[in-house]
Amino acid sequence: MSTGSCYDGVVMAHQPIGLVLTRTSRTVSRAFDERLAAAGGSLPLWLILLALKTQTVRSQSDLADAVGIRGATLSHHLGGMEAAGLVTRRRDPASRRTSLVEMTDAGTRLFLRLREASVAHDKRLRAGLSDEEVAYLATLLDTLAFNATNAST
Amino acid sequence: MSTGSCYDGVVMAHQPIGLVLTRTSRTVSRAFDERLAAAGGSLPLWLILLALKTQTVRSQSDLADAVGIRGATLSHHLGGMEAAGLVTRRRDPASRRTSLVEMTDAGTRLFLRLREASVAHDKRLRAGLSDEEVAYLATLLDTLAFNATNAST
DNA sequence: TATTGTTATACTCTATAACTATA
DNA sequence: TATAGTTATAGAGTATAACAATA
Repeated sequence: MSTGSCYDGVVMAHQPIGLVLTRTSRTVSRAFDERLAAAGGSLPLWLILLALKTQTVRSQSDLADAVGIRGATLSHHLGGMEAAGLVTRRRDPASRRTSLVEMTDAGTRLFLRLREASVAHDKRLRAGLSDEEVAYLATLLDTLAFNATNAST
Repeated sequence: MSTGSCYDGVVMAHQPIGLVLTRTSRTVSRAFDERLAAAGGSLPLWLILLALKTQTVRSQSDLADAVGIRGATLSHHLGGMEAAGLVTRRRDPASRRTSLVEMTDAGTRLFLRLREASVAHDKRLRAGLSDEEVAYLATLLDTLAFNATNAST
């Protein structure tokens, strides 16, 4: 499918890169969601557990920032995760306003399953691509993310 | 941020490419959504209007496939679009089961505004990248999309 | 019977606004 | 007053299942 024809007067030899990214991401995310769901999780759960495991998170605000969602949205997810026994929340004795989120054993087990799904997903994605190509792709994507939030126009 | 440390025993020098793609897409999509909303639209609306304008769509099923959503989901959007006067639906005289979706003048005007937003978005995304780099990026993304749905593992 | 599309319903993710508790 | 987090509510997008109309 070519959309070039609709962009009258605009030099657009190929598909707009934003559209390609949107479509790719939609397809890839859907496949990833299915894998995460099969492993008993979801994308927000995976991102939250990953942030808890790999970052030194000082507060829920930090955690929300790390995941890229609002504090209220994080509360929503953490509520479900706490009810499911995946994390515990307790008030920081040093400052009872902030709460300390910790992974339970069950949370760790889910994390490991989701990590496995994530690794498998990634291995699959890399098929036919060299490490150099994947690394280059990552830098190009970083540039897009930067441009989306910082570039002028 | 490096997540390499959490992938014990897995050779993963850099971030998983799936995660990079997820984060990039989230950031870029959010920026695009804002632009489309400012122009009076949304991503599904844009994709539907784009498909109507650039493809020879024979039925709503075709249109849904082109956009990548279910028929019922498309009905949902078309309902709103018809109520907003952006499209009309009439039964195909040749086969009264299928319906013909057509853009109204108002729909065309919205299409043009969204196209403008899309072009601006794309121009912004390309900042600092050569045409060759963008083209290469597109082929890499195509590979990922293919791998997500076809590659074995 | 099979197909095209619609309607009813519900789920997930996200958000804003109002609120509580703490500093 | 300002900050950390929660709760209430809502909205967008998507989906499945049941349905109606047509072939």
